[in-house]
Amino acid sequence: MLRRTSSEEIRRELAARIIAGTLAPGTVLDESQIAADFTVSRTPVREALRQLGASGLVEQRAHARAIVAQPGEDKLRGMFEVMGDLEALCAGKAALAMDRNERAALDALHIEMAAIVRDGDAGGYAEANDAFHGAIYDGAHNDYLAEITRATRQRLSPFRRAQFGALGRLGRSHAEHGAIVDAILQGDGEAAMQAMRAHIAIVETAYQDLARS
Amino acid sequence: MLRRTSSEEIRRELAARIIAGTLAPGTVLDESQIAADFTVSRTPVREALRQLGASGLVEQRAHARAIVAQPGEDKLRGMFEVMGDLEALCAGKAALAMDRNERAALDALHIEMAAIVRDGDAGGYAEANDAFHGAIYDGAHNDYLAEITRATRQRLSPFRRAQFGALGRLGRSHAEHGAIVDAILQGDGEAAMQAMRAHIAIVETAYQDLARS
DNA sequence: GATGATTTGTACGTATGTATA
DNA sequence: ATATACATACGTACAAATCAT
Repeated sequence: MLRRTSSEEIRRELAARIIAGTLAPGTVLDESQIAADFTVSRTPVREALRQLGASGLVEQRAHARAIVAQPGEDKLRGMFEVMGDLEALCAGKAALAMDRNERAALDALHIEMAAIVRDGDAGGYAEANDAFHGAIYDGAHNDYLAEITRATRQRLSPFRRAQFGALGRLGRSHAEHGAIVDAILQGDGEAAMQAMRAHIAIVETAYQDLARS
Repeated sequence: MLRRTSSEEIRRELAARIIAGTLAPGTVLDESQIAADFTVSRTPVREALRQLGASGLVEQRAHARAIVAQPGEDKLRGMFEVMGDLEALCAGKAALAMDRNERAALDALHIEMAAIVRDGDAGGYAEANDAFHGAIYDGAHNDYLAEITRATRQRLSPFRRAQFGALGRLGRSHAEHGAIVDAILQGDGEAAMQAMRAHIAIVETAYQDLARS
């Protein structure tokens, strides 16, 4: 959007920290402090915070300090539910819209991930998993759908940490991916939606376990 | 979000004008001019524009003037497609989640709209139509879904003008609403999704007619 | 609940990059 | 294509509201 400006760099960096969990939900975001950290005035910091507020990563009230967004239980539950619906939509459309190269790339990535599972590399799997889902978002050939799906994923990411920590979850995730890939390669949109929905349900369960701990 | 501040008032007002079509897509938004119009300095204007940029109503490039968002044909087509999917999702969930009062209110509104159709009051129908769809968004009992559906509707509204202008479209819209209401009242989520999808397809057709003129 | 300290909100000036002749 | 005019990006100062004691 805005490149090569302080406010854009600050926005990107703060967003990255929120998504990565370095800035936990509820953390106070002090304009002056952030300005000092980045060695700039408060002006670009304020503009970055406004953008983050509009995109939902930050909560702002008039005259009060901003905090990293911390949606309540109900809102979070709703967001996870919608995340599943959006992913299923992407998968369904991707099954119909992907071209030969995209299908081949998705299949190849899925096969590569089998090796990662064998090594039990949870970090590597998490990264490849992002690429896998991203390939499906893009494969739907609908920029707006990909945009809101990624935005939802970003807003949820602070609450999905350690989803691949538990042993055995890697293997189950990869098996679910297999069903999704099969449906997409066969061009069966309905099956792809169903397989993706089942896959995402596992992730949500993982969150609920986390929330109760 | 931010109440009782200049930047918030300016944001609301600019958003309203963009949604209403007073500020057409592609219109240049000059900070100094807007500041003069609202009798404030450029600072709150800049912050309002940042928020509008993040929410997609305005396009911004570094060091260049902002313009009212004007998505290309492809993006617009994708947005209309997703709008249908989101509305269908809302309808499907509403069929399962609405309580007695909500179902009764939706039914009552639909009956009121029959009278508006008889009078041929296109403006009144447009207004009631917003309420009708809004009731379904809320009826899904998922705040996040309602939020992104309304945001999508807002971003599309500059491109949906005059959809009820053509005679006969009012009657057809109302008949489609009837199928949606029936499915929701019966608690049939699948039927509600299908009925909503068919209804929205009409709107998209109306847009495509418009785009070619 | 009141009050002082802190933080946000707005105005304005200058520098830098963009757009137009 | 170059230069001039112009709009945006950022810094600083002060007013107004919050928060912490």
